[in-house]
Amino acid sequence: MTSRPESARAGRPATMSDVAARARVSRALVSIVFRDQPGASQATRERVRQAARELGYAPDQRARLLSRRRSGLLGVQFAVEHPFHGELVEALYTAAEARGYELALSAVAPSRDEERAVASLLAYRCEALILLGPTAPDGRLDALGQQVPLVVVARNLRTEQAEVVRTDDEDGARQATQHLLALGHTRIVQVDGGGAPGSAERRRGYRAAMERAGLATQVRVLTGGPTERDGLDAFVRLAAEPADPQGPRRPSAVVAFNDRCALGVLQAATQAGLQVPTDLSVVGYDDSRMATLPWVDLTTVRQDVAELATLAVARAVARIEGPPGAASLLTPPRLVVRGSTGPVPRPA
Amino acid sequence: MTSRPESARAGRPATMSDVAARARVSRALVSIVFRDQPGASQATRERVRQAARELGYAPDQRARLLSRRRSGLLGVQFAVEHPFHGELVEALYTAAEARGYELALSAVAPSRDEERAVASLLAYRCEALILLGPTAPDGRLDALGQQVPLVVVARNLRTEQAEVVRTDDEDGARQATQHLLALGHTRIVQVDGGGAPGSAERRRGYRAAMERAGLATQVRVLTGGPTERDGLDAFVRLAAEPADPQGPRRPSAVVAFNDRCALGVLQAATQAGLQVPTDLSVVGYDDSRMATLPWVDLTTVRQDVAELATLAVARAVARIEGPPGAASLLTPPRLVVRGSTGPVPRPA
DNA sequence: CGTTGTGGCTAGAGCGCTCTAGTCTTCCCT
DNA sequence: AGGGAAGACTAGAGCGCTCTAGCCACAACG
Repeated sequence: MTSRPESARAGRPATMSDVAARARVSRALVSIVFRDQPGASQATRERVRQAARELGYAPDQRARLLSRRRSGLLGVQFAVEHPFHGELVEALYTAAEARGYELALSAVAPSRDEERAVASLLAYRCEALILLGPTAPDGRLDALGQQVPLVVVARNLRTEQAEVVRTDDEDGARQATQHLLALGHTRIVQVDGGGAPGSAERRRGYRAAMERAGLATQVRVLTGGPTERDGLDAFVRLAAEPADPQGPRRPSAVVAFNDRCALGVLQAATQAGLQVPTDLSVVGYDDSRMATLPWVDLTTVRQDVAELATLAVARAVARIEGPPGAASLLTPPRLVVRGSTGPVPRPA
Repeated sequence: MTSRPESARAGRPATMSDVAARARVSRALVSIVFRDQPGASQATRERVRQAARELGYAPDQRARLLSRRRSGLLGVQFAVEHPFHGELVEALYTAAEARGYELALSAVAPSRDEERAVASLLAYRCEALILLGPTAPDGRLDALGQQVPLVVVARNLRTEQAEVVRTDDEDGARQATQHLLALGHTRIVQVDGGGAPGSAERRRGYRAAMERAGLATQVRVLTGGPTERDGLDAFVRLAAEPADPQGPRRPSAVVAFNDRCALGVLQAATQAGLQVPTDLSVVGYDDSRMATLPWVDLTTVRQDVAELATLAVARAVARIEGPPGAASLLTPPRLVVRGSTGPVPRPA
């Protein structure tokens, strides 16, 4: 960055004309130099850059975007409250840069809904939109996809109008369940994500693993959600059920929708006097920072953030440059085994 | 948002001219209507809006910014990994909107340093920069402040070149310490933030409270940091000290730099077999989401995010509109008492 | 010697808006 | 009837860039 403009020239920042005048060349030449285009001698380039430095000049992005045939912008919608989105944003920056695009960020927050976020991105004439875990209805996304090249990340969507990039959640849930099965568990319940993106897939994965193990009758899905509260409530409800001597015994393992949900389950279990993993094994999803904390030490399923970001940008670019050939790309998840899972407890 | 452009007019989005033509008015009129300026009859407004709707028109922000005398943009630099920044960003959106400004977001991440984030903001010709907890050296911020109206949030900085908006951390730490004193604790140690912004202030607050209570000799600050690891390590080190029969007994309470640090302390204490708050009281700082989790239930100090955001925007606007009259604004923090603090344990 | 490149450079027309300085009505007040 | 004044609307000049066309000087080629 320029460190200090020598001439604050009437308060306004220096323009290309200022640089051109000082370097005694045309404005076009300055443009050529700053875009690293052929058409200027080495000596002139140096002269222009020097003049720019002296004036503290940096090209005006607004003008640049306006006059360029293409804006070179990728609009990213993310939820400010979601650490996972934060990781994605970072990875998107590097992925976009590698392909010569810039990112325009627009946050979603309780007080700022997706419509507003998208409208603002569209107003900047982004060439494509990358939405992280959007909650808008399918129809809305479909319509949006007709308007602008669209990539939906971490959410399933069946449409020709958008690219979908997500982790293979079904596989992830399957891996989590199989891990528990391998430890000898049979009474495994799932606390699902309610209406959160990915819920249906993770339910399917859990169910598939159970059925494959011949435990179809043991399948049990509790309604949960993406927050600690959801996990806690679900487990409290479970624990409150009257113990039926003839009925099935209490579950020995829980597959939670995500790490936050798993934390809620852990809390409820602890309050109910259960030891983890001695009395109960718990698996989360996301491998968030909290999962790695020593006293949480949660077995979980890791999504490949860098891969998701790279794919998202690649698909966005493909949609921008080529005809809309919608694809749905799945990234493989990876089980991370930690201390919250252990062998099935012996019946007392 | 417009739901579906009736005419995708050669692939390119509709412009003001398209709308003007369709509504049979001049471009200027369309501009007036979209800026909600006086100078158009009610009937015409409706006609223009209708035409725009039919064309799926939305003003091009790039052109808007360029031609407007002022960009109306507030550039915000935030760290993608920091939940606290997320909260601030949300609050900034509403605060900025209330004063007629828009936000331009630029993220800082391990792979994207502050220089890049700032450069990108500057390229958009933001009228002011709001930096959330910047880690750049004072000199750099000072220089930046000479270049553009600058507001530094949640970081202390002694300069005329920038506005500083932060929580009164000294007071916060004082409140935390006084709370423990009121509960009867005397052996209170602080695990500080190492070099993190706010460390010095919080140390002062702790020290002041102790001295005021006549416990100057009991003051003890352990080097910590802003992460769980830091808190954990600090407490482990403390616990590892040989018990000196003549020396002071073990502390009965800890004032941690922030919630993450406090969590580390909690972890270490639990592993050492201590019950919280029976054997040890712990206070955090930030009132983060984790502090509110039932099984953490951390007594902590809450920063007024909305107030910080409002002040930050107000100061930014003041700097933009008026002469640089640098101010350093302190927001009062508030102690939130939860379950991690209790009366001083009776000597066994 | 004319022709054809070619490297280095410039003129000038946009990009899609905003905004100042009008013009043209119509209405109101003496 | 004349003289504003207000309201509705338009022309056109920017804003700071990019980019196409084209100019000029010089070299290489036949």
